[in-house]
Amino acid sequence: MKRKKILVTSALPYANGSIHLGHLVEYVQTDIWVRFQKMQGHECLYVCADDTHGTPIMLRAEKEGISPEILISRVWLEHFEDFSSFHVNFDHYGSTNSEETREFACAIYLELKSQGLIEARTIEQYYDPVKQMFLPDRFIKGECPKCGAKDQYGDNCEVCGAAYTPSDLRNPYSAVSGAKPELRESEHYFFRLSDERCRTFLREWTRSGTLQQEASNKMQEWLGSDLSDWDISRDAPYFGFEIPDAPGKYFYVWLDAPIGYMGSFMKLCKERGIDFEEYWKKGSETELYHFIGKDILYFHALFWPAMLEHAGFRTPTRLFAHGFLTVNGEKMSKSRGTFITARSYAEHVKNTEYLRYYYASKLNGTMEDIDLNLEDFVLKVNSDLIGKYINIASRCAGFIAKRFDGMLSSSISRENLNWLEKAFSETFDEEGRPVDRGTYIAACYSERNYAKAVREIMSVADVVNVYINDLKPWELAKEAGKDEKLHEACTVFLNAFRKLTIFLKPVLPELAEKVEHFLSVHPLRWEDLGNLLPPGHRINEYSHLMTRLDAKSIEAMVEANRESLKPVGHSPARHAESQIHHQPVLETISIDDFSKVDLRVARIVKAEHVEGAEKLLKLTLDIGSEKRTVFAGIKSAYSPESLEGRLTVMVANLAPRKMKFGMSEGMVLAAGGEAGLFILSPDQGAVPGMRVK
RNA sequence: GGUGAUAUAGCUCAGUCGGUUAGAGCACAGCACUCAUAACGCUGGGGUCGGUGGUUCAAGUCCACCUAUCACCA
Repeated sequence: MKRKKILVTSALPYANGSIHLGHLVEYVQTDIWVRFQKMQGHECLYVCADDTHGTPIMLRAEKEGISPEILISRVWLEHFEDFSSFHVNFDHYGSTNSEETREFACAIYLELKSQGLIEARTIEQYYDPVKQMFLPDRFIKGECPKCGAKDQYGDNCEVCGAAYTPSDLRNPYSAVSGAKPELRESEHYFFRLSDERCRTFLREWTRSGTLQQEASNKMQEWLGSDLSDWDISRDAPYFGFEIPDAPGKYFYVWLDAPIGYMGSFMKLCKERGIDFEEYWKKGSETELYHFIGKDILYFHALFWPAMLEHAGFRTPTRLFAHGFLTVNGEKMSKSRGTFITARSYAEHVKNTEYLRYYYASKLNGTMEDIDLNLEDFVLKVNSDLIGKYINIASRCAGFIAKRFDGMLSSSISRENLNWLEKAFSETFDEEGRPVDRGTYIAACYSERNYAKAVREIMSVADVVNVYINDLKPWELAKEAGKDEKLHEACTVFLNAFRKLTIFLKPVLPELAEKVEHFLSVHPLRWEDLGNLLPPGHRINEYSHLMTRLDAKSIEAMVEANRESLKPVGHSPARHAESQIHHQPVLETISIDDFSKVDLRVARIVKAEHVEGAEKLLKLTLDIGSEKRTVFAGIKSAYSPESLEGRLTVMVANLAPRKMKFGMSEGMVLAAGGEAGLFILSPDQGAVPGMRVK
């Protein structure tokens, strides 16, 4: 086989926030793929880096009273350790805040500029006069221009779903200082994506097999309408790279993030004497793959290839987009304890390969979300890995040690060789044609359909266990004169175990190492499927390779991650121009102001879906003296059944409001944030109609 | 609101070009075994394939609409 040269990346995690199980889907997916390619004998290099720039980093460092550089170096170490603990094995893990990335960012910018693809334009943007800085959209809050809901972000309303720009907000305030922002003019630099050269190139590129089918469909949507130019500059103060010949202007974090792939790779090249050009020059014959989440497809399938193309570099061979992680079928939630950090998993569960295996058993190479069902996780890991796979070694290791002094038999009968051949080589492809099992599994890995590979591997483990039952080594052990048969049987099973280990090695690298030690063999490669353990080979004493996963450790982990009190910590967002900060307390009001609000305990007597409404539930509330109909934007957090009968608190004297679906006669109180949405409940004893004061 | 996806057994998922009685693993029940850190084997129950219409000799599969879930809308 031709030895390929492959460069692989995972998206850069943002240096504001910890690595959590959602991030790990991507890194585990990539790492498995890279390990598989390496086992195949290809030269496969895996680079990644922390994404370190932008307003959120700057503000967080300030809040902690340290420099951004100190903050990002601390987070870098934390991230790196987290990845290591999950056996994510980068060839180089860098930082976008590096000289190499700066040089590439500047060089690419200057080349685009010389091509006439950069344009300066004056725009109006909100400015925080107290903090003396321009505010990203997500740092401006105010009242929704459509429905009047308070404390909505600058881009869309979480209550009515309307989309708008920050200048549409009523009574806007800065989420940083609470000050009223002013509109100010500033000159920004734009990457002219609307240029005919970019459009022509992207139409072609996105259809040339570089994207998954679903991703390609998605791109057609974006490419169908006109592409607008991309704002790539931000004003000081900003933590990032200053734009050449534009003092006080910085590259937007999303410009230098993908360039960080190049910067990180350059570091690796310097370390190992690799030829950078060979991988990145236009027309390169090496392969370049980016693993990304579907949320950042936009950046990687439009801006990034257009930048590379017009700056004179090669474009990616393929983009591999994956879906998000849900836990127990729902979005990860801090209040439910399912927002689980990598560190917390490692502390509670210890064995990180369980999760690698579980993810592998779910990942199929599409953009569909995958679900981590915690109950299923425990059952699957225990039955597949311990019950089926490890059990094979455990079932015969004792005989080899006790009866044969750790030596394998010196020969294997034709019948048993045939069995091995059949079990490991014969399977059928989608069209029902016979194919080689190793080749089939390799193809599954290569297509990133690990779920299919795992199913196939486990079906072989089933076949092996049945054969052990057929040969009955425990009976052979009791019968006189059957020593040789017993010896041979166990040798066959251990050979089967070794082959299964080769299949699983990309997913379970640490376990594979333990097996290599147990069997006393060199690191297993894919081509070792073609041979057997040497006759008469001596193996090491068996010590249990993997213990069962105790559901209690999962419970403890969930409990430790549950935040009953609400402080909003780090947002999951990878790029935190979308991060949230604590809202400042609003201006002081008098007791009289407050007493104008008539809050009542209410019983939800009926809750129903509203046809055509995405976020609303129609509630019928009993407040003792009367019944009220209220439309509440809580559909995302509550099912109607879960609400009926329970008590809550409502604003009883709110002016009725006509909505698309009918009149809303009040409002139920709910707390909301990144962690979810929570309606209030009175303590026991309260009855409908009581006034809340 | 627009767009892209998803919906199959209690759970997690396969299901090829439309083609016999819809599959697997786990869970559950029964049997059996005792080599294996209770693991393995055999047998079994369990499904209106989200809903409604349509195309077709034939629909889990194709089409339309609806519902629910997820995401994106720079």
